[in-house]
Amino acid sequence: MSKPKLPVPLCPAILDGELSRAQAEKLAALFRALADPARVQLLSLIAAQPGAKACACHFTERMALSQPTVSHHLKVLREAGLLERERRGNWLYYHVVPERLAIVSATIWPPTARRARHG
Amino acid sequence: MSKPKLPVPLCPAILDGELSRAQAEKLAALFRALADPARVQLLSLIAAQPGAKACACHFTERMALSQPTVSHHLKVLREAGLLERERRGNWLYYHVVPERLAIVSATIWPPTARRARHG
DNA sequence: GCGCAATATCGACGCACGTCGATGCCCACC
DNA sequence: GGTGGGCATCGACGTGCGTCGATATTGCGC
Repeated sequence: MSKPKLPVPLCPAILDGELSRAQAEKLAALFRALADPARVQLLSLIAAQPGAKACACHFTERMALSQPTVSHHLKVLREAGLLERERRGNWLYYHVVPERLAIVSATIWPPTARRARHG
Repeated sequence: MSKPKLPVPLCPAILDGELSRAQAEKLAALFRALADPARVQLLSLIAAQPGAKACACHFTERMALSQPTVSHHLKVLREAGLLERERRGNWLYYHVVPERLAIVSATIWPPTARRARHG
């Protein structure tokens, strides 16, 4: 009951009509999670690990950021549904949630968007 | 010479390997342009107009924002390459740049990403 | 249960950004 | 060429957020 990670779109695609204020806020919140270079780099770093998982200790040294700062960014990404973590002993392993990224991608440029071109 | 709007990707996809700091900053800058509800709503509003174009005067009343604020958001979207404008007499008509949105979408979730799934 | 190691949380600081009123610029019209 | 309207720019204010050091929490091993 605590894992609402269904791949259900949060709102219509941007180009598929006028978005309500609430829909725009949901979308913007997701974009805001991606609006920091450190977080984008973290995502790519995690995705590049074998098995697409990585323990948090690995990031601090690679990113030239303090441990609290990395922890903060991981939390933001996790709260946006882009990241999940699991405990393995003392370490926490993070992995990307591809369904979530796919949703964001489709909201920006869905397959149905091509028919909406107006030249 | 002043319109570098070629549909060339700005960096590899997020999940296609470790992004450099510079690549992550380019991407984050693009996401930051989309990280405000007003700007997301503006995009959908412009795209929903007939011909996907609209004069700026139309937005101020619809968005409950002052005219300078709307102008500011339009500038941010334009500098991100997501919007372009053309003058028609006294009015400025804005239109979305679909190629730019397609690039952002593909960077988040490219067609090649599906093969990178690790279960 | 005690110490250690990995990570999260807290409080504070500084900067970036959204917002607005006032003002300037550009174009059409007379 | 003077006037009016549409839009951009400027300056200022308040808030949000990235960053860090210090501290708390959690789990492992002895």
